[in-house]
Amino acid sequence: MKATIKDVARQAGVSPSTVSRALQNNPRISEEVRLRIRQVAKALDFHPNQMARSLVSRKTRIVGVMFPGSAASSMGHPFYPAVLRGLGRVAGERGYHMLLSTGSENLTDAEAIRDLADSGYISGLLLLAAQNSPMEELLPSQTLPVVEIGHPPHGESRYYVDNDNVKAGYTATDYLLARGHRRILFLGYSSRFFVTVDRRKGYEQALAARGIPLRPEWVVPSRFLENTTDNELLEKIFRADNRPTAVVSMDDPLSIGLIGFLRALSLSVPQDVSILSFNNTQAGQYASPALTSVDVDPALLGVHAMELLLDILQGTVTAPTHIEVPFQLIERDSVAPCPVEN
Amino acid sequence: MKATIKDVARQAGVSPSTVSRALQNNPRISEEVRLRIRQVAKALDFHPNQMARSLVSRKTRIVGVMFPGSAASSMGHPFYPAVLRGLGRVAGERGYHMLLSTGSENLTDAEAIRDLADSGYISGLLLLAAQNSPMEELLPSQTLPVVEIGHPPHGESRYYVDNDNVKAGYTATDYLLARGHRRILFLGYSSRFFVTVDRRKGYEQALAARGIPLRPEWVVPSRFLENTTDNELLEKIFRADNRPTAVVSMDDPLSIGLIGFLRALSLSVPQDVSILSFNNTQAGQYASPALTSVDVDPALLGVHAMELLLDILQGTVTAPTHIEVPFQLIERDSVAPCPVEN
DNA sequence: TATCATGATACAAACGTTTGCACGACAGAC
DNA sequence: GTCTGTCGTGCAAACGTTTGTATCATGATA
Repeated sequence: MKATIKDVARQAGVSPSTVSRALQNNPRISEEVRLRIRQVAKALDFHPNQMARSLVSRKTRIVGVMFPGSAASSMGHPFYPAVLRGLGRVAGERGYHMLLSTGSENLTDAEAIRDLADSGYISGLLLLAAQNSPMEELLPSQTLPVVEIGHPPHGESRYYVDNDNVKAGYTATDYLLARGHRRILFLGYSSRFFVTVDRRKGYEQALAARGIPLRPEWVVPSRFLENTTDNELLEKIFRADNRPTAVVSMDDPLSIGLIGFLRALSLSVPQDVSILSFNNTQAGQYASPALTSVDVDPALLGVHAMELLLDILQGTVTAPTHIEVPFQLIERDSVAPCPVEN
Repeated sequence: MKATIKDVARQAGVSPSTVSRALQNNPRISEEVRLRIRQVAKALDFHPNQMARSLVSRKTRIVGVMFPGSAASSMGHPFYPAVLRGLGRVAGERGYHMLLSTGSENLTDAEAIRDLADSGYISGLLLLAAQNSPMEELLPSQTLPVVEIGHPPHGESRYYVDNDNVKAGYTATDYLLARGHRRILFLGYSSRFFVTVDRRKGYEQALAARGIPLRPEWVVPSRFLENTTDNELLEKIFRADNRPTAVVSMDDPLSIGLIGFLRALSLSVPQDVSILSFNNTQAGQYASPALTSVDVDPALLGVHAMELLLDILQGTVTAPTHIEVPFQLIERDSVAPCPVEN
């Protein structure tokens, strides 16, 4: 039988309310009594019953974590576990737990969120807003604090943490431009993923800054490798005379696939084509050539998101907040100076 | 303000206890009243307060999910998200939630488990027993139902689900033997991971069954690609005259690395060396050559594990149970008949 | 008609906390 | 020596359920 607060109270010779206050470090309790109570509590291996506690305080020490778009697919990418690790670290440190919702086949994201909120178990919600799903509408934000990772479409009045992906796209593109490349392809665009939308914006800005006209046909969608149509498209582009000399690729796995694809066309990386990748995964690190890749530090994203949410829950933060997490361009071997005259 | 059971009771003209029983489909409530109550509950968007419910019933609708060995690293592999997906699907269907513990840097696995158990939030625990950590000792199994995924060292009196990895190792090895290979290397062994221990056992049995002597130096550990020592070892093995003509590799990423490694030695797959891989990941599917790989169906592992745990919680299952999940050998392009006479 | 089972519902206690308020002791000010 | 303020502690109500037991019709039985 587990020890209750009454057991501790009896042992320590005080009332339950005093025990409760002592364990919460309420200043109304004298130092001496507090110490004695803590000692007894430890001796009895007392852990306050969270259910009872939550019942009256109307708060829990659990936050929901929602990975939209049937986490099934999403979780396959190392980005998500990394975010999760950041979240978990902070949660652990601050005595919180994470209730994970993996969007399932027979449930829409919105339903999953509602389910999570209605469960009554969570005090706040972390939302991976990778996709512009229609869930925006039915966020129970009125009643439940929500922090989003990745910026939402109408982020002005919200809590979220994100990289500056426009800047990242700009930086990546400019890195190639600075090495003489003028014919740069953008690989992995999807209007459903805000990160790619933003990075594309940066890509276009960087080109414009040097007066290089945009070729819309060189913004290639992401179903590459799973969709032969795209591959035919790509093949045509890279067989052409004035083919791209460099690629900004939205993801390491995509880049690795691209290397193999180019090799089949007798094009080698980086001699013929440079690749500037994103996400700096372990796979990219061990690829040959090792990928020059932008590290968006997903773990840090998680850390800041959880810290923000817990601050909100504890009342430290009240005004809508936006935290920007820095990225870093990691130089390896997949980018070389442009081999042709411009 | 959320509706409580009293609101429903008043609206329906009955007592709270009747509402409680009606919603639990207690047969003591007449059909007519039950229907009326359900209607009112729906109209008021009533959701029973889980805290209050748990406080008296001493049960929650949450199970803990623990990925040992600092999930940080582990979660990077697609195996774990896949398990998670299986777990999540069943949990969702049966109205349960998952509390995720990502072992953190400053916490041992054992501490993380204890933390999870002491939180009072969970009614059962799913444990990914991938490693033979010393946590075995302090499993709070007395008080908390535990289902393990992957078999524990002393599994006789436990609940767990697993593949038959001995058989899998045997099948994989025998597949190569049947194609004429006699010099087969085992790549990715680690005594810390039971799966590899078991598969090695199967590997040895398969060799023995054909009277082929085991070469201990051809059982190569797994830190390959992260550890140059291993690479030197491998290089020596593959430069030798009677080098292996085939490899049983414990993981797709490992196999992909191996392909590149062999290419650097001017050995091509599968012409010079066949590779039979494990885990059937997407990356392996898109590798060139596409990997012949054993699919251990991690999602199914998760499904069975969660079903078992929930059955235990609901009293359906009481005796220690072991569920075996079938595996499947997926044939692709990384295995060819042995090119040399034996 | 009185008695009894039967079925449906209500009553009230209990689960283990938190927290507003009351209380008593003690010190300093008058 | 009373009054007032401060400090430390206890009392009791409340949180929203579940569940054992009591209650009350109703119709069947004697």
